[in-house]
Amino acid sequence: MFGSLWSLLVTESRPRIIPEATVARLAVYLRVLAGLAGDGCGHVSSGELAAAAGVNPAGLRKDLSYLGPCGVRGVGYSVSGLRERLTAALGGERSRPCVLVGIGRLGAALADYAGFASRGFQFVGLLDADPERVGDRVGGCTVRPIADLESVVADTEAAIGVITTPAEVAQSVCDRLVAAGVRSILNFAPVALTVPGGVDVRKVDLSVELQVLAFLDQQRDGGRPPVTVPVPAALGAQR
Amino acid sequence: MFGSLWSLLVTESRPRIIPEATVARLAVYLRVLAGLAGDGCGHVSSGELAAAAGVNPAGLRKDLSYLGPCGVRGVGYSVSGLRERLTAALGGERSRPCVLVGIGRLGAALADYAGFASRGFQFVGLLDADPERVGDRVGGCTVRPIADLESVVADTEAAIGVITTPAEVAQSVCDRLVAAGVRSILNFAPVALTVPGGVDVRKVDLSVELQVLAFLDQQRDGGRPPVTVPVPAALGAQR
DNA sequence: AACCGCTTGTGAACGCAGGTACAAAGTCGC
DNA sequence: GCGACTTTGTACCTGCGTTCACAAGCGGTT
Repeated sequence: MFGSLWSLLVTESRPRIIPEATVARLAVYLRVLAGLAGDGCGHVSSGELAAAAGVNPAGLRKDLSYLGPCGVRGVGYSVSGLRERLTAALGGERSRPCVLVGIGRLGAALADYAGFASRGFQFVGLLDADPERVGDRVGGCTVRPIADLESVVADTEAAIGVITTPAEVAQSVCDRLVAAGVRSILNFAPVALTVPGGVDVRKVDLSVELQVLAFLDQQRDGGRPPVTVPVPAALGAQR
Repeated sequence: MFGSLWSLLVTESRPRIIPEATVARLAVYLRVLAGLAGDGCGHVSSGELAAAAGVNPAGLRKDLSYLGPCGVRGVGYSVSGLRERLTAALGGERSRPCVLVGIGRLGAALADYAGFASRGFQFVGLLDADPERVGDRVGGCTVRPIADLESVVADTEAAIGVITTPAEVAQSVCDRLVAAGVRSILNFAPVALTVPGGVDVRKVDLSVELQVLAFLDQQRDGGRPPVTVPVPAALGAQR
């Protein structure tokens, strides 16, 4: 509807609108490139990159085309050039302050996960409701009481909030984060958060992942014979 | 290939083939229902469930329709009845043995995450390459050396493998799991695993999630107004 | 017993993502 | 300098997922 009109206006100034699925893959490409940069190779073809990233070569080229032409025909993509292009598209290399609420086992694991820091995500605030945990040092940061949420967000200008609390309190924590100015939330609690417009939420639901695998597993070998496999003649998959 | 032939046979006995996206949501509905079962209410409407799960009511009804008619028109869905239906569809309540490779902070967090056990997923094998960690007890299970991988999988008949190792060794661990008989893998390592046909892999990439949020954040405030928000009159919904 | 309102279940349209195939373009070899 | 090969970038198509809208069905009420 307005999409076509929009693109007319935007095509020149801004490259294009990038689908969210593509953005997620761009991040993957960037990491693959980081591994490749160590090697001497100065160029990669879409086929090589796609194989390393586990996607279709044509899809990869389409993804990259959202950034405008960034390869050389007949040669491939410059590793360093593409890295710069991707980092720029994904928001630069500037350090992005994050606050993490709920320092349980999962929260602690995320707090000192090296993969975040290397991509510019830095946890500048760790918050927990349990007085026992307050004062602990996790991943180079000290756990503070949940009451400090608003001041921590304000002081650090954190734009991203990560919620690893129990499900019951996730919504209230979310509300406080949003009120404090956080506009991007990564939610590990198994609830659907409701947020006002202009706030982005991404949900990671670990038990759902396992449940999907269990379903696929069950679906694969049908009725799952109770003891040993009798192989009852033909009919293959009964249910 | 055989898919079409399959559906021909199955169409009558079993409703249909269930899309993977739907399966993921069914798991969510099941958890929401578990919370509702505590309350006295015997019935829920699609609207209530959808609101709690954060989805569209019509989509929820379509999802449930894959299980055949399971609601009563004019009333809604029986909470207990729907729970049974969903648990059956998702593979019953039987305990599903899982092995977890890589007992770092993240692995340890997953190993004693209560949300898994309550849904029937039980970690019967914890494996790590670090001799320092071998022998530790995490979540009611003892960490064993990675060399025991094959025997652990064989003894416990584990059907699901979870990989929380560093990226460099994830593929070799994956290969060994598959060779040992594991056919469902949940991968937290930031690499694309290649597996033979008949094996399902689901990937959880935490830094990609953050990176997508960072992109949306940057995209939202475009040129990033340096100091205060000007609020440029109308323009209503920007995106 | 019949009506009314509410809720389910489903058919159709829309939009989006992924895959295929081909044309444009640039480099390497001769 | 020219031709052939390689690789990108893109247009088209197909299939999936999601949403809208409506008919069918059931309970409560009079």
